[in-house]
Formats: sequence, structure tokens, C-alpha cells
Amino acid sequence: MHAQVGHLSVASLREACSQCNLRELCLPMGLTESELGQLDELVNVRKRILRGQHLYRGGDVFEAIYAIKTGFFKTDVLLEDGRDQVTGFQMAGEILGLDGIGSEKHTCNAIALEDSEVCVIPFTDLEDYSREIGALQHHFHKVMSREIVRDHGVMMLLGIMRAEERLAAFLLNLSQRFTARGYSPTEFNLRMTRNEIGSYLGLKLETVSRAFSRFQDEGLITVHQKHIQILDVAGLKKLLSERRV
Amino acid sequence: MHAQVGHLSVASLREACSQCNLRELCLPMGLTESELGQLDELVNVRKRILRGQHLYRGGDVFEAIYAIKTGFFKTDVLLEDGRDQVTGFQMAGEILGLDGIGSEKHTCNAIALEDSEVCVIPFTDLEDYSREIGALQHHFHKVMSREIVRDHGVMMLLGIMRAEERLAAFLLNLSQRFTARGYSPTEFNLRMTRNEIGSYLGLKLETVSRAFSRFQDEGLITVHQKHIQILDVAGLKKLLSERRV
DNA sequence: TGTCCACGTTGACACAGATCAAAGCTCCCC
DNA sequence: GGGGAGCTTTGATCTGTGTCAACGTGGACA
Repeated sequence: MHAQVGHLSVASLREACSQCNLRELCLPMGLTESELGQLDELVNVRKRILRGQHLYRGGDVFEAIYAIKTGFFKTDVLLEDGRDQVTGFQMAGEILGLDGIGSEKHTCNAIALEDSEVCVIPFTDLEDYSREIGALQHHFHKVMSREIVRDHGVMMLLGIMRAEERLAAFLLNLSQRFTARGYSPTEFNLRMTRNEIGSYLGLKLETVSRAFSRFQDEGLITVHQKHIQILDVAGLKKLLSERRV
Repeated sequence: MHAQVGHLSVASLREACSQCNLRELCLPMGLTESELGQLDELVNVRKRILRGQHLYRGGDVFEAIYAIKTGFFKTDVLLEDGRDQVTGFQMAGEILGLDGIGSEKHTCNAIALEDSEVCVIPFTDLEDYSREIGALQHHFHKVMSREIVRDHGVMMLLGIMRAEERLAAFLLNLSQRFTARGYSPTEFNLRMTRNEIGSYLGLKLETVSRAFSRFQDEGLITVHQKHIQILDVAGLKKLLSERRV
């Protein structure tokens, strides 16, 4: 498909962390110029993952974490009986693979939802560098901690919110993350199917579809396939805060 | 209640990590003797938390993480509308407070479910030490990663399991953690109420109660108030793996 | 240009778990 | 040792979401 090898080495030089336009979102956040230069040595391999392909699978040996340079991923966990749960959707600047550190094996699958490129960060190297660079160490800890807080947020979704609240929270979260990346807060394309949204939100795809339709009827959003336009951000937020008993 | 000050300083000397019987479960795991000695300098303040008291609250400034020396905690998150969700139950040897690193504020409440004692680990000190001691650094990363994996497990509970599966998973998880601490795998006292179990599992307390009763009727466990005896571990596990459509 | 296929929408009905209600148990405190 | 508060159990009923089914839609590809 792509002349990978040739392109990669060139890309490595030209697109190191110090030049990356995601450096304020991604792992290098808060580093000085010279520290950034050191990072360029750490993160010098990139990997292209086509839509539908796995970046890693549950059970794979853990060797590296991955920073998403471009593209969009989902992570999911499979139960033996075939049921599965999407545990997250990740976009540019976010880190994949943190689940694998504890057991030295990946504990979920990471699958590209569109053609994507990730920066490979060998984990022992990261630990070595972060013993040298305090700011890197600290930022890495923050990244992990935020992942825990994010998971707590999902637990709230799943534990106490009703279907429409879950979907509203989901849309607002996407909106906020797109905004942070310089995209429109109110208009975007979903990269995942209704089924994947449902799996993430603990709902069936029909329920997701109905909630989208209801939001549209109420003038909160417009939906055309995967294209979403948020018409009434405040209205969505109100759905979250007001408990109609 | 307790003559805290006097006791604490004595306790500090006698109950440092190197002497602690939890050292194989807790943060010091995998350190050498001399590294353990260094840890004793890091972790030298303990704090007693009586039942019902907060170790920290959501919004508190984050300064330290805590290793549970004795006792039992829950963590929960409150929504503005008054709903709340228990995000975890923690026992001896487990670490509290990791959620606060990312935002420099705690993002949940940690409440003692019985009189407890925690070791205070000032976070900047921990980062300093773990830049010196590679094994400490690595183990800390594992602890954080495992917290993420644990949260994914809860997401599975909440996202795709039915009520009885959730409760079975909960009991088996407790059993396994008690076992690791040298207690009986099959007989223990719950420290939390039905309501707290329900909040953790995304169920109402009546549903939890009914599920306990059903398990008892089926001969899987006996329940007397908070005292649980597991009669049929395999039966509980079967509940998890077999999907009756 | 037509056909196929995965994905999405909508409707009808079923059911797991929520809600409401009442009564029992235990432990604590006076 | 009596009273009460908090917790738990159990029953009756309600309801949000799941399930099943039919149909619609748009993009890929021959």
C-alpha cells in the first residue's frame, strides 16, 4: 500500500517530537527545548496502522506504549463467552498501551478506526529517560493518572446515568477533545459505528440510534449518518445535570 | 481517642517499609534490602483514619498517595445532582490517591469503612526516589497500570454483565484479595453496606439483597448480615462464564 | 449502473432491574 | 433493657432498555 520503509526513516527525522504539532497535547508536554531534543532519540519509530487493523491484541507481550500521531482508535476487551466491551476511543496526541505495564502483557485490543500512525515508545527506554528528565517523569505520571480519572468517568456513565445522559456526555466529551485539537466543537464525523458507541456506553445499538433520533427531534443536534452537528451545547449539558426523578 | 502523636513517632521507627509485613504486596515489592532501607526514609508518616472519616475529598489539593497499612476504604465520586458512585474498595497493601496526580487535586473521596491506618507517601518525594531507584519506579508504574486494568474490569461489570454476574464477580474478587493477604478465601466479613455494593456494581441495594438471597437459595453461599461464606466457588465462576441467552 | 452488504432506523413487545412499600433485624446509646 | 436508627429483606408493581423483526440507506465494487 505504502512504501513504508523508505518513508518511515525520512519521517523519523522530520517529524520528531520537537517538531510535532501535537507536542503540547502529547507526552512531551511541558518539556524544555533541550529535553525535547532528548525525546527525539526516544521516540524515533513510527508505525502505520490501516483501518480495521490491530495495533496490539490482548495477550501480546508488552514492550512499548504508543502515542497517536494521526488517526483514531478504539480499545476493547473480550470475554470468553464472546461478549465484548469497548473501553475507550483514542485520538491524536493520546497514549495507548498503558494497560500492559502491570502484567507485561496487553490486556485489551487496540484497533484503528481509520488509517492511523502512531509513535512507538519503547517502555524501558521511557523509564530510562524519565529517570533523567524529571519533567518527563512527572508528565508521564499525569498521563497515567488522567487515564484513571477518565476510567472513573466511564464508570459514572455506566453506573448511574440513563441512556440519553450517557450519549450526551459522550458527545460533549468528543466535542471537547476535538476542540483541544483545533477542530470544530460543534461539527464532526464519528469514526465509530452505533454498535461501538453502544458497547462503550453499555447500551445496545438500537438504544443509541433512538437517543440520536430523540436529540435530533428535540433540536439538540443534527445527525446524518456519522456526521454530527451540535446545535445546543447547553441543552446537552442540561441533560447531564438535571435529574428528572 | 488515641494518643496519636506519641504513638506515631514510635510507630514510624518500628514499622517502616523494611519491617512491614505487607512489603510483598505494597509499594516496596521487588526492592532489595538496601533499597528498602531508602524507602524507610520516604514513608515515615502514618495517619489514622477512623471509620466514616475521609482520608481526602474530591477537590483537596493532591500532595501524597497513601498505602493502606490496616483497614478498609471506599472511594466515590459525587455528581452535582447528588447521585454518587463508588469507584472502588481498597484494602491493606493497596494504594489510594493515584487519581490526584493528573490534576493536582483529588478527584474522588476516600472514606474509611473501618478504623484504618495509612502510610503517607509525599508524591514529589516518591518521584525523587523513583528517579534513583529503578525498581521502585517500575513497580510504581505497575501499580498505576494495574489500577487502569482494574478499572477496565469494573467497566466490564457495569457495561455487559447482569446483576448476578456482577455480584459473583465482586465476591470472587474479594475472595481472591483476601486470600492474597492470608485470610480465608471462602469466609469473610463485608465491610460495606448493600447500598455501597450496589453503587459500586451499578445496582440498587434491593437488587443486591435479592441476588444474595438467590445465591443462598442455590447453595452457592451463606449470608448472615455482613458475614459471607462461599460454599461453591466453582458455581460462582460458572455464573460468570456461561452466558444464558 | 446495478447489486450487495454493512450499517442504521423504527416499531412492537418482553423482561431485568428500579421503585415503592412494609416489616424485620441488630447494634448502640441512653 | 427499651427505644430508635440504620440497615436488610421481601413483595408488588412499574419502566427503561433489550430483543426481535422489518425495512431503509449509502458506499464499494464488479
